[in-house]
Amino acid sequence: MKNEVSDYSIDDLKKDRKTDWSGVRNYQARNFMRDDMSDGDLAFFYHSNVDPSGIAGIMNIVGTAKPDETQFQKKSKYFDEKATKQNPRWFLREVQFVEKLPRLVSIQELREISDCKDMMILRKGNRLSITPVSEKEWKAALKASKK
DNA sequence: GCCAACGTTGGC
DNA sequence: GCCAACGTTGGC
Repeated sequence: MKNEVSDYSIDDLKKDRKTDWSGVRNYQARNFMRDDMSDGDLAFFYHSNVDPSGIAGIMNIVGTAKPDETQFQKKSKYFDEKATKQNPRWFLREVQFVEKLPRLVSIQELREISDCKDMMILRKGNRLSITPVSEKEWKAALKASKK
């Protein structure tokens, strides 16, 4: 799960312990988040738009997918006039802080790990903020953070 | 700050 | 329903 550091970082989550992962406004990313996650799943917190960008920490998915309330808030930059309470368009997950990695695993490093080379986040032109990670990829990336 | 990639919008 | 124009993302 990717976020701009200047907006919200792993350190913010460490402080807050829990947060709603709101503001996802891409259908594919929404589907991954709404349909392919389960209560208790682990997720990487990826820092984007920073030097270096990469995996900064681990979090825990809490509960089920819920409507993202910002879609109903006229003043929010995430407001969506076509979304209704009866038929919400955008969803979020609550996430809980698990740990900050001992060391950030940068995108350059990820590209060099053979077990991670197929990660969706590494694909050229990828802009999805939520992407799946396989068990193999998870283990290899985590191992790299402990080197 | 540049720009490739790609999602979205809207005229037709 | 096509597709040009436009906007956004995010690595570099």
